[in-house]
Order: sequence, then structure tokens, then C-alpha cells
Amino acid sequence: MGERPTAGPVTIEDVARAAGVSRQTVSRVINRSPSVKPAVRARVAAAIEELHYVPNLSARRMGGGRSYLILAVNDRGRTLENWQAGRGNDWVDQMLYGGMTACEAHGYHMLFELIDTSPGIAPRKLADALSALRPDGVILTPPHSENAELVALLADRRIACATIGSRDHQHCVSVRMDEAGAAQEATRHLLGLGHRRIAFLAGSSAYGNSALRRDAFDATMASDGGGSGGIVVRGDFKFERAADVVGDLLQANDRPTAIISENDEMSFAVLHVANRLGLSVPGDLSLISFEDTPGVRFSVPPLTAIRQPTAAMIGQACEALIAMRGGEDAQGDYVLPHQLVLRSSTARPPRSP
Amino acid sequence: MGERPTAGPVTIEDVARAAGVSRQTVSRVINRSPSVKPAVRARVAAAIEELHYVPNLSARRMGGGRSYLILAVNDRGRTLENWQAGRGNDWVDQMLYGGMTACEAHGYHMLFELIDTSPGIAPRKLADALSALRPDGVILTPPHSENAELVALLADRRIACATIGSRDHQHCVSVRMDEAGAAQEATRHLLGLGHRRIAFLAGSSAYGNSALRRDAFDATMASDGGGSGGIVVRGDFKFERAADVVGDLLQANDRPTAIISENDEMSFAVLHVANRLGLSVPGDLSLISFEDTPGVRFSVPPLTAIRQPTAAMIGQACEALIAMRGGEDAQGDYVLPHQLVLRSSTARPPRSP
DNA sequence: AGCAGAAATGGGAACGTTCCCAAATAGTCT
DNA sequence: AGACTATTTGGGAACGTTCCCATTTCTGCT
Repeated sequence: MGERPTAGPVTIEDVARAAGVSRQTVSRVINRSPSVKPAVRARVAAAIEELHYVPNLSARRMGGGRSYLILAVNDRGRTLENWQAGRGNDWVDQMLYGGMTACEAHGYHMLFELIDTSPGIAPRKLADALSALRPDGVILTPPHSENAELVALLADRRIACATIGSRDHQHCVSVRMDEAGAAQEATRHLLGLGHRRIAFLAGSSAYGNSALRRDAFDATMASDGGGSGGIVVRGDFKFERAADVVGDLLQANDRPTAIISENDEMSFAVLHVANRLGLSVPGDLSLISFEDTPGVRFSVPPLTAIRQPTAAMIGQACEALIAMRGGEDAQGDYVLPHQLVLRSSTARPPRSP
Repeated sequence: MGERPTAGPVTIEDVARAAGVSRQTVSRVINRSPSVKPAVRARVAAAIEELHYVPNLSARRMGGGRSYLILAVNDRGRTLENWQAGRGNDWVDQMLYGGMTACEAHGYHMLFELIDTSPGIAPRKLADALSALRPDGVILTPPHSENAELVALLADRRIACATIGSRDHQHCVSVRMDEAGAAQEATRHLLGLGHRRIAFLAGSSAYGNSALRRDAFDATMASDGGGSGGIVVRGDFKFERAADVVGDLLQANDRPTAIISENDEMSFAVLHVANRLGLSVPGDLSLISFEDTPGVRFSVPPLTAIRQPTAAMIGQACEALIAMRGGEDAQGDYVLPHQLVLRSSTARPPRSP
């Protein structure tokens, strides 16, 4: 209906003319201003519908200062690595889905920036992107979410900011999962199966959440472990180092019957070493991984893992950023539920050796 | 150096003042106009550097009609499915990396739109996004790249368009891989190993490339197969149907010793069925997959597969769209090299049964 | 030296929206 | 009924660029 070959793009003036009101009144309808009479509002809405008018984002940004853009900052290196190594990672898919869906509902758009973590580079790149795009809000994902310099830059420019998986910043919405709770749950799961000697394979201590998880592990072992002590060994999130560390660990006299590993890559190293030493998983050794990339479903055995609610976190971050409309100081700490996905890498411990 | 707390954002006027020239001259420098004296150019460039000036994209779009934005349109359903099913897919990672990298080099930005394929919905959603964002170019990925209605919409609005993995459209740059060549290569690889009875497990015929691949398979069998005939069976890209079809196929008298499957999900079905029937892969049955999602590296055995150059294709699409600067009619057909990744699902055929 | 033509530069207008304030209208109270 | 206030509407200005055209400055040639 009313379909006609438009002579050029439809502007707010076209709608105003069609509805017999002024440009400003149309603007008020678009922006849900309460001070428009219902009758007028309806007339304008009809004209918008009729003409298929959609406001031009660039013009809105010029006039009003809002860009209706959310910028999500990702680690360039990791993104490259994820597909080059063919390791498979649904992080970006989840971000895209969670973010788009949230933004769409409010007339926002999300765009991604891939930024290197090399020191000095990141703030520069971000500053350029901010100047060019003028986003209303920025989402920092790990590891950028732990970069205080970036957060400061955003605060300085008065751009609303949300960090994912970090909570140490001022002037920032933080969206994260309960890392300590997850570590506790993993530990309890193993204790519940009867394990007493449990090792925590930590990643690099530069990663802030590592301490949270380890502390929760220690605390849970102390409180629920019936006096048995937890073992903490440190890797660096990479395969090689984890393999070394775990090799030593599993050849010790008093080897653990279960391991909690801080990411999937280290979990694969555990699997590899166990296999080399003739230990069956989960027969001789139970394993719980943090992260839950798609690969863990295909390993032998498929890994029980803590699954991060990535899509929901990005969605929540968008909602929060949009809600504050560039206005008040960013506040808020959202903790989203994680999930312990049970697969086949955990079982009762073997009879005493 | 020269770092001072800027009182508000830096504009082109600030640069002009600092360099002692007019706004327009600065604009010329930014846009690489040849008609600026080297000395002046240098002075302006220095001022830009000094003030950390980055042009505001919204203003550029308002003034000049170019938005410096490339819009990539993806299938919403598939994106959701990819991470919900946890199947693992690096498609988005690759797009992001390939696209960003290309765009960045030219001062462009890429953003994604997730659009449902439901009939009627897609053109509407795309039209809205076009009106709001006014991208300089749009990349249609499968299955949207086969939607003539979308291509027509873009042509109508004079927006440069690139399709990925499709070449049937006018007014469009097409970027794709050589599907026929890939099918030929896969077929020859199997023939070279000594296979003579080879089956081609086709996906849904609604997918345009399916016919290309199948024809190439047929032709290669005819020309290089020493008179042996190829078998073509049809699935629908999904596990269940593929399992059914392949079940019948492998229980026939004269079962094939090798299968080429048009996507990974169907390949997993082949693996599943072979396993159920007690056939070893690759001992009794060789298997080559198209697609090469990360999961195929983790299957047992890891699959030999045709790998699509996704990142390169998106990068090329961006380059092409940017190069034509909204100007001339979109033309061009880029065929990028694929790769037959050899893993462990192919071997010599078993001794004659 | 003078002149034509080319090259380089600058200033006004426009893009499509929102902001800000003034004007018009409707509503309320004495 | 009149005056005063609250609500609703409209018009000019601004946002930061590029486009278009006029002006100034060079360059080469006679």
C-alpha cells in the first residue's frame, strides 16, 4: 500500500508534511516525548509507517549528540588465533547474537572493533574509533576489560562503559559471572563424587579472575573438604606449560584424583598428559574445565565444564549502556548465572591406590 | 607532546586554525586530493597529528554522502544455532577478522546485521538498516546472497553490493571460491587413492552451489574415473536425513568406498552411520567434507575437508566495495583459492570385497 | 613584462536531525 | 469572564563535514 518509487530518501520533513505538523513534532514522536497529543501522535505514526520513514543515524548524531551506536572492543590477536588455530570458539557468535538482539530492540546498532593488546597501541586505537564513531557506549571484553587505561580514556570522554568479566573499575558498568561461585560449584561437584585430593590448575596470575577462583577453591576445600587439602599449581593458560606442570603433578607420589583447570586449552593438556601416563579420564582422573569452547564437546572424553553466559552478558551490557542514555554516571554490577555443564570427564575417584 | 586537556572534541576547524589554512584545505588533505601543495599538505598533516584529529564519520556522511560504513548481512538463525548447538563455527570470527582488517586500512568500519531468512522479513529489515545507517556498501552472505529481492533492493537504492558464495546477480560484485574446482579436487584426490565407487552426498538443491559441485563431481568421475560411475544421493544438509540416506547407501550390495559430503553436519552423520554398521573410517570408507568447521578437527577421525577462504572472501568484498567508492556500477567476480585440508578420513580403498 | 591558463585555496550552502526558546493553545482557578 | 499557568507546537540555530563555485596564486609562453 502507498508504495511509490520514492524520489530520494525520506526525511523527517517529508513525514511532517504528510502529517501536517512541524518537523519538531515528528521528532518528538520518534523520541517518545510525552508532550504530543495522542491524536497528533497517531497521525504522525501513520505517516511514518506509510512513508517507511527511518531516521538517519548520522543526522541524529549531528543534531542531538547521540549516535545510537554501541562499540564492542575485542582482542584482535585472540580473534585471529581462534580461527587460525581452528580451535573453534563461539565467543564472537555469542557476542554478535546477544548484542545485536539487545540493541535492535532499542533502535541501536552494535559494531565491533578489533584492537591489539600491545601496550600503547590499544588506547590510541580506541581513541581513534571514539573520535570517528562517537559511540554512546563501549563494551570492553577481556583482556581489554582489565585495562585501566582504556577505562580512564572512556571516563575522560564521558562515554558510558561496560566491562565484561571484570569488576575493578570505577565509572563502569560491570557485567560478569560469579567466578568464585563457579569455582565453588566445580569443587563441590568433585567433593560430592568422593574426591579428596583435588588440584586447581591456575592460569596466569595476570588474569584477575584467577585469584577469585583459586580463593574460592581453597575456601571450599577447607570448609567442605573434610580436612583434605587442595593443591594449587600454576600454568599460563597455554598447552605447553600446563602439560609440564601437570606431568609433574601426576607423577608425584600422592597424585590428585581430580583437576579443575582454568581454561580449555590447559584441559586439553591434562587430557594429553593423562593419556601419555596411561591414566584414564575419568576412571583415574576427573577433570572440570572453565570456558567451554565448542572443542570440549569433541574431545575424548567430552569435558564437564563451567559455561560462561557470554551472549547474556553482552546483551545485559548493551541494555545497561542504552538505559543510561549517556546521562548519569555509569554504575552497576550485574552477575549473570553460569552453568556447570556435565559431560563425561568426571566420575567417582578410583579405589584408594 | 602537545598533550593538553582538549576542551571538547577536535574539529576540522581546529586543525585549519592550527595549520593556518581553510577548513576546505584540511578536508582536501584528509581526502587525499592531489591539488594541495606539498608544503601545505605537510603543515596540515602535522596539525592533524598534533591535535589527534580524526574526522567525525557522521559529519562526513552528512556533508559528503559517504558513510565509510560497510554492512555485512548474516543469517540470524544460523548464528544463533551455531552457538546454541555448540557446534562451533568460526565463520563469524573469520568475517570479523577479514572484514575489519580490510576496512581499517581504508578508514572504513564494518558492522553486522543479523537478519532472519523468513520470507518477507529480510527485505524490510535490510531496508530499515539501509535507511538508518546509509552504508556505502553491503555484503550479503549465504543464504542471503542468493536472495534476489535483497540484491534488487540494493540496486534500487544505488548501494554497492557484494555477494559471498554466489554469482547469479547483476549489479553485484561476487566473491566466491571455485566450487566446481573444489569438487573436482576432492574427487580426484579419492580417485588418486584408488577409489572407483564414490558417492556424492548432496545437500538441499535450493542451495545454488550444490549443482555446481555435483556437476563437477559427475564430470570428473566421467573423465578421470576410468569408466566407473559416481553415485549421487541427496540429503538436506541436516544430520537426520543424511543418516537415513547414507544408511541405505552403505547397506546396498555395491556400497561406495568413499563419500564426498557437502557439509560437515552430514559428514558427522556419515561417521555415525559407518560406526553403527561396523565400518571403519578410513579403513573401509573414505570421507571428504565440505565446509571445515572447527568440529571436524576433533571428530574421530579428524576429517579431510575443503576449506572455504572466508576471511579472505570478506576482505576481498570489502576491498572491492571500498574501491568503487559508491561510484560506478558494481562489477567483478573474484574467485579465491580454497584448500583441501588433508586429515585422517581418507585412505586407499579396502581390497575388493 | 604581460597575459592566458592552470593550479591552489577559500567561503557560502547544504546534508537531516535535535536543541533551545518563543509562540499558540488548552486548562484551571477565582 | 479574566487572568494565569501548563501543555502542546513551531521556527531558527547548530552540529562537522563535503560540495560547488569564486577567487587568488602560480606557471609558462610570447
